[in-house]
Amino acid sequence: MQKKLEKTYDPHEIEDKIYAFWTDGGYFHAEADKSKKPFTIVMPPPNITGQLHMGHALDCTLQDIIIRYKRMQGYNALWLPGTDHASIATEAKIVAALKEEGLSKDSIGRDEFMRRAWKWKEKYGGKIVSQQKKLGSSCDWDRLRFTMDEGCSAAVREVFVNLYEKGLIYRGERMINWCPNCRTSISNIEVEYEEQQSSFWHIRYPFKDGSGYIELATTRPETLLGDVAVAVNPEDDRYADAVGKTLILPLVGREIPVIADDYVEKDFGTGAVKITPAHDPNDFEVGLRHSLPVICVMTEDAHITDDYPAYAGMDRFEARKKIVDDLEKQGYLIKTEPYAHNVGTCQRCHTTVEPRVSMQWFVKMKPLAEPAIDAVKNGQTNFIPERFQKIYFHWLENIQDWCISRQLWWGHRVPAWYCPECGHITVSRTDPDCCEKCGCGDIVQDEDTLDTWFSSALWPFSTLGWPEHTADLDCFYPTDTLVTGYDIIPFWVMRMMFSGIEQTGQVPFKTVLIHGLVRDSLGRKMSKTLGNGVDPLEVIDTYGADALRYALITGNSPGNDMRYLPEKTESGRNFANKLWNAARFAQNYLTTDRAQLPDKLFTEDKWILKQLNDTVKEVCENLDKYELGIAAQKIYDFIWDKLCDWYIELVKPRLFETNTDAESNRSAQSVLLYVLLKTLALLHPFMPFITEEIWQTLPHDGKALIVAEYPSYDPELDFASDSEQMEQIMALVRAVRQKRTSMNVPASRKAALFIKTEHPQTYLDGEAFIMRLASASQVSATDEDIPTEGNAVVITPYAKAYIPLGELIDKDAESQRLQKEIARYKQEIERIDKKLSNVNFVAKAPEKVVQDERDKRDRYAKLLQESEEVLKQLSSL
RNA sequence: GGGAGUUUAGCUCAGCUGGGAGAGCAUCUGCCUUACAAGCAGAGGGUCAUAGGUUCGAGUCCUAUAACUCCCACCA
Repeated sequence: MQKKLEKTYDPHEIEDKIYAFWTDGGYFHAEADKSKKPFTIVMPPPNITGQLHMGHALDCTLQDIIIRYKRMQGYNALWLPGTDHASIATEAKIVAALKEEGLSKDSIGRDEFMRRAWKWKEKYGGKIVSQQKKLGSSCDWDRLRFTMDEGCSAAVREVFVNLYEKGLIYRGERMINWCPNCRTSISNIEVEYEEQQSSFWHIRYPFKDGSGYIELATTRPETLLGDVAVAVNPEDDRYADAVGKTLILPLVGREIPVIADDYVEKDFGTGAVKITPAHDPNDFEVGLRHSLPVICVMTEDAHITDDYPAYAGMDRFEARKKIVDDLEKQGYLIKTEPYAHNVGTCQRCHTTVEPRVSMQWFVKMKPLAEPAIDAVKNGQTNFIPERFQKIYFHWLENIQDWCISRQLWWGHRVPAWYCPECGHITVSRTDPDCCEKCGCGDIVQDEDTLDTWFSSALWPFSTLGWPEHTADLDCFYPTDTLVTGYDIIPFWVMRMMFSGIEQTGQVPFKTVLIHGLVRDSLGRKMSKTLGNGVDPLEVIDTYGADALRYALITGNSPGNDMRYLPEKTESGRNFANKLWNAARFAQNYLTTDRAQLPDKLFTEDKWILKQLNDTVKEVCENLDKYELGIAAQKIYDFIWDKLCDWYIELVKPRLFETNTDAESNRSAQSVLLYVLLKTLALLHPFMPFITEEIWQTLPHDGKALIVAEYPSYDPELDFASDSEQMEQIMALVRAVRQKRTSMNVPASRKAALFIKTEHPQTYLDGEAFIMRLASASQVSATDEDIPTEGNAVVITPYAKAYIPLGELIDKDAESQRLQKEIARYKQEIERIDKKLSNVNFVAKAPEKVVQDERDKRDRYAKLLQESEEVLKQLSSL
């Protein structure tokens, strides 16, 4: 299937074609097979409402690199994809869509709502999947899962009942965070705090007996309607007499006591706090301690209830204004101070949350958290970078019970049924017909659904067939690596950990690879409101998926946020093109289909093979340590600097000469092909499309690069001394080029080159290279002195070369340059001498370090001596 | 209030377990050299935030300080 490559790399057609080639070949699919070592990644399921953004692109790229690497290493590699029903986010979208039609949840009813939600899921749920494919994600699409599919739902049901039976799930009336817009409870971690400018209102609460008043301050005057006490610190002398007395609540007229409680800080505000158990979590606790009533003054959507006619039906902020107004009119308002404080908002819609007492389901967290902490402490699961385990520990060690019920319809319905006769709650794995206690048949199921994260928490095993004992579960669980952003450690990683340990007895994954956020070029978070988001699909369209992948994983370190700069992708695109052209060049001269190394290797062959081999070794080490960016950078350097800038230039003479020396020509072809194929394999996990495409056009064994063997270090290819020779020639070439450039001599103007060296043969062997690469018209090398009159002199640590450019030399400029160099050499030698004369250094530093310094000194000394000589000659002219 | 991260070239950032700083982009010079101008060959540019300490040796380890960022808690 060989064919010619186009002049510039055009990712468009190729990427789609290659992706189809992979899926047609079934290369992404993994079967449970215990004869092969498994390697498993479960994909963090994106929301079905979601669009692919840069964060996903990064996340997917990291996972794809790892899974492709493992697959090529011969593992039974499974990357399991899926999507999340995202209850609250999806429900909000559907509610919004209904609203456009003039409908509401209540008007269409639960069944119709669910029908529409599923339709929505069918319509949009596949979108993100197709976007991920554009990136090149090699997941096993045959196994695509959904958090609300049958299997995942069965797992949710099993876990709920299991935890209920163990007493780890309970139902209770508690203070929870309520979003008046989403009209549901949300868990503590779904509350985001924002600093807001507000006021601190000082209000007087008069004593009933007319003996004055207590001044207190509040940021939420509207909750005054629900006040049931005023609290002071028991140690506070100012209020010692007041405790036990009765106050009249302004505007309402309710009689409320003054109580003493440690919760109140003497030094803050006025030292007196109004207590509203129904609308503040701290006040709720105080209320419990003092057996105070709980008076709720707001409806589910945060409007004042009908119990307060003056404010009934008013939104909480409207009521706030009116109440402050009324307090002022009636003389209760003492003063208003500007005040900045943090306000809790709903993660989803950023509406200010309202603390609210209500009946909810909770998971008791303490017993679950402890084994999850231990599993990381004893190394069963590791975080990369390690510092993120601190975040993990912090959350688990300070964990509160998890409110899991949501007053939503889209999600897993709470599997609890209530008996109207005896009040018993039947919690069951299968839908019950009657109350398990009294047999009453009129039981009704709980209306609520579960927090989305309850099902996500089971993802690593629910997707593999749990609670059934499937072959998949047996083979692929526990999974190996979880890749995700640090922002969802508490939402997801932590919950998967304790759920996995509790339900399967094993940690769900061995390694957690944490990455940072992708920010815009100014370092801001990408967001819809700012409109600064960069669409990965547009980037792919412009530069290609490989270029984007390259840009996302290089130039940043694990766990750190990164800025997305288009130039980075551009440089990735250029790199792809560079590789493309290297392959195109090779293809022009390849007549062989032999990728085995020939028996006779030339110096430059050995040099590139050693370079390749060293790169392979380092890249594998980096990949094993999840240092993907470093690995990619090393491959880039190898391809660009070593392969393209040097090796291809070095073998050109051999490739061009087909008649004079057929053997040399053939071996050059074989080595070039060998190196190219290895290089493509090495780069494949990072830039899968272009590497597969090129590989397919070159002679190769096997069907596809995606399943070819990943290169590994080969001690046979460690040609140290030949490499050294090559490096010496290269050093000379560089020095000559530098000299010529400094004298403004164009490459087209060839000149003879006389080399004086202790090893003339090295340079005579390299004659062809030197002629081509250093613009030499002829090359001679000797170990005898050469007359230098009128020549430009080039010095390397291994040789001295003369270029007869006569009058072209600018004597003054040359002399200046030499003096500058001499100064530098002197400085270096001085530095090294200082070091070497230090007895402690020679005695304590490792031998190799000392020897390196000595060698370095010798080299500089030689350079210095030569340069000084040249300078002398120059000035004697 | 607690914790974490960052501070390295003009810009964006690498730099693994300490052995004298790198890349991409940008800048300057010269090149259409039969793969690539998305390219080639060169060049310039850094008291590695500051102050101490450990060490023969510190961008790298320790302490303190400053600035910026983030997370958590939150006194009504």
